[in-house]
Amino acid sequence: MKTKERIIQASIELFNEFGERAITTNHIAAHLGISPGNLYYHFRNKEDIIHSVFEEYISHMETAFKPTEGPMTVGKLADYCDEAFSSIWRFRFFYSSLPGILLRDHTLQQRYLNVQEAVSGRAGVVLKALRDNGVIIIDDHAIEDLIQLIKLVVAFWISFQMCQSNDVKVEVPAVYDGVVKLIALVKPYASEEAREEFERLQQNYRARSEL
Amino acid sequence: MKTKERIIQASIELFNEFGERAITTNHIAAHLGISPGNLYYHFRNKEDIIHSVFEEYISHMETAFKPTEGPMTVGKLADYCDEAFSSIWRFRFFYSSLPGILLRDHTLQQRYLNVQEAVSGRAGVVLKALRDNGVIIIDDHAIEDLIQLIKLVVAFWISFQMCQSNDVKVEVPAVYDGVVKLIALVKPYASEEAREEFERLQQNYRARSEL
Amino acid sequence: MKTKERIIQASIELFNEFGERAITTNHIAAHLGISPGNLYYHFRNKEDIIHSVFEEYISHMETAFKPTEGPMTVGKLADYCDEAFSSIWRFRFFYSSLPGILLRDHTLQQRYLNVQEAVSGRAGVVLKALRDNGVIIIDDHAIEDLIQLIKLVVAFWISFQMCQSNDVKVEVPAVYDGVVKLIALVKPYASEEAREEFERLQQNYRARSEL
Amino acid sequence: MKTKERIIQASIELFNEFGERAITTNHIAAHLGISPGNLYYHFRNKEDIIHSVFEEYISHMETAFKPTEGPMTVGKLADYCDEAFSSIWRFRFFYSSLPGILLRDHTLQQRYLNVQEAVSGRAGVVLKALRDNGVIIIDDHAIEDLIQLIKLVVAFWISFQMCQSNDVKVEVPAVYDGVVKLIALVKPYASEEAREEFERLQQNYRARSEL
DNA sequence: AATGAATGAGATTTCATTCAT
DNA sequence: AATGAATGAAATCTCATTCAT
Repeated sequence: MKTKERIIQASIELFNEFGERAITTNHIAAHLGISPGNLYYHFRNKEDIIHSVFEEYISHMETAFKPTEGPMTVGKLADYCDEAFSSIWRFRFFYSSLPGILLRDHTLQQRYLNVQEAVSGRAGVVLKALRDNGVIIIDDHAIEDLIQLIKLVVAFWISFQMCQSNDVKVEVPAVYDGVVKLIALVKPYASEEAREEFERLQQNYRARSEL
Repeated sequence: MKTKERIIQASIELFNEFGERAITTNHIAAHLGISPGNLYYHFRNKEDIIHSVFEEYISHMETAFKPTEGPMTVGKLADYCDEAFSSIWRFRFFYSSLPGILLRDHTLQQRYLNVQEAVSGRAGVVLKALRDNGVIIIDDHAIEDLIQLIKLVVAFWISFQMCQSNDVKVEVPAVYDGVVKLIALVKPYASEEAREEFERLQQNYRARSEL
Repeated sequence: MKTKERIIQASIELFNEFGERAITTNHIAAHLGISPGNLYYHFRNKEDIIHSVFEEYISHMETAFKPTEGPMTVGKLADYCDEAFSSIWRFRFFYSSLPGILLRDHTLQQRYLNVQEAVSGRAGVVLKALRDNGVIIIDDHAIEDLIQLIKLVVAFWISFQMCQSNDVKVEVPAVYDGVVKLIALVKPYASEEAREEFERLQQNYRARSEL
Repeated sequence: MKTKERIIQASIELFNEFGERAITTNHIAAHLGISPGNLYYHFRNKEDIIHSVFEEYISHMETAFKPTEGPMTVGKLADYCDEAFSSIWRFRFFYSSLPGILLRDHTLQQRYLNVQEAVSGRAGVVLKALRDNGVIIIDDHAIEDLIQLIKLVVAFWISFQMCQSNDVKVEVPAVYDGVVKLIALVKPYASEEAREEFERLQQNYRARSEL
């Protein structure tokens, strides 16, 4: 792997473990066993590194959430959840530092807003498809609230976990617990016929979260 | 007001407006027109200030969420929401800095966990009382998930707002929108008879959030 | 002397001896036996120090070149020269770094232009008074060129000296030689009656410059 | 053109535009589209580049100021001025960085002194020839002062211009204005018969300086 | 000749904290 | 209680220079 790429990956790791603010450019360089000067040969400054990390986040999001063909089912919803959480897991530092990062970088703020817009749109499409297929029963107003709640849970579940446990490190099972909560958000709107399936799906993730 | 108290209040204000990491002890002293030396006469260090702020947060929580007498109604639930959001509003910096702060201060981490435990307990009591009074229909499993979701929304609504808008400052109406989402979380569990009332309550907050 | 003032004076000394670009904030602090942090307690940054030095230069100029009463004579011209050169001597670093400093600091550039404007104005007044008193014979066009030449000699005499000698340090006598050259600029315009006096004045400075 | 030569030419251009201190070896390499390593293949270090630039300056001076045949006239003086200013224009960065460069490089300092010596000698020859031809009337003492003044104006006119205007870039007309001032230095010594010619010459350059 | 990644010293600046008064 | 000058560690960043290829 090229040094530039190694810097990005190391940054993600370190940011995830210690938080973005706590990690200095010197930390990153030392972690990789390279000189600070070399780091600045590849990136203009720390912001520049964060931007690159953000680019990677964007691609992740875009590949993860491309619309799929065929009828919308509870199973597909689960796939979406899976994707969402793998993104979050990989960039969990990002979510727990979001306000700080976006506050001081307006370029990122704007790009993030655009991504969020897209995500909201797709979530709306998915939920309406579920409704049209009789999987959930829900009015338009409630859909809007639900979209927002889903986004909030996705964005801050990890932060929430970090605050709830005395383990500094959040582990993968905690992420599955997030999926359980996501399903819990939608389940009350399940139609008679679909309820069973929601239940099964949730049990599935709950089991994985308790390993 | 004593200097010590003034330092705490000024810190809360400044942390709320600019974020905890961005505010130095010198900023706080300058804001109050006192010397940095004097600040360190009253507090051992910056962490010590944050601890005091945290104490205040704890008392807020404790007075806000003490159990009330009489039967549990939707109206009382609304009161709880009101209290929750006034807490959040007053200490909003805290919520958007929670992971960072708790990560580097294990004493606070522990105290926060205790508070959360208590909050979860009370929320459980409230929800079960609502169920016993026939206001909501919900099984025990779902209650547990719901409690977690409520806590997550309460803790990170402000952060979520900060990330969603390009306004740096989050204003009071945005907080009311959070109450709307909180009610949206519980509403799907409403009994036939209570649904109307949930609707009215939500409309009420929605109106206030759109000012 | 207060630390702030000591920093300014030390900066002038060091800048004069080694050039402004070669002197770092660490050098200044080390020279004074204070910590770099302390230096930054008194000044926001290096630019800020240079600004303060510039302020001192401005006051020097203003007190040195205030118009005097009574008829204009060759003797008074000599006084003016004296003043000019004491300014230059004290801030000689400044003159030999002028293009560099003004290039990167537009505030200083503007202030410098204003001072130069004032200096040109006064020089014009003095030269015209000398003409009115029959000391020199010169037309208006030539006066304008002469003013520019005088300013150039004043501003760059030290730089010129630094380039002409293999001594790194320019000493006081070299400055007197500058006065000799200044007088040489005006002397060819001397009237029959005044010539003698110019000659005497120049001899006077030439003697001092050869010590 | 060979790479080595291209480096020298690019350095002169960049130094002229941004000042020697502001231009790093990386800037030069990037400007030429070559690697920093390649630059260091051709030159031991930055100083080495400056030395080469200096060599070029020396040759310029030597070809420009070689003594000409035939009687010395005001026209020839003008030619000399022309040459002087084309040198200055081409190496203008050099003049405005002279004190800094010579201060830290004693080899250059010495070579510069030798060149100056030669220039002074030739200027003396020219002025004396002008005197012998009855173009100017001037005593030996005044000639020495005049030589120094001419050298000062030549060396620092560009720097002076850079300090006098808020334009960062000095343009060619400003250089012509320098020739006007050079002539103004000699004109007062003009003989009755030559005065007219000086006047014409100066007008000529003044016109060009005002374009 | 040339590349370009890498180095390392050092410059500027920040900030929590101390300490004499 | 309070002042405010002072400290020192560390963070960000720059740049001349080297070196393996």
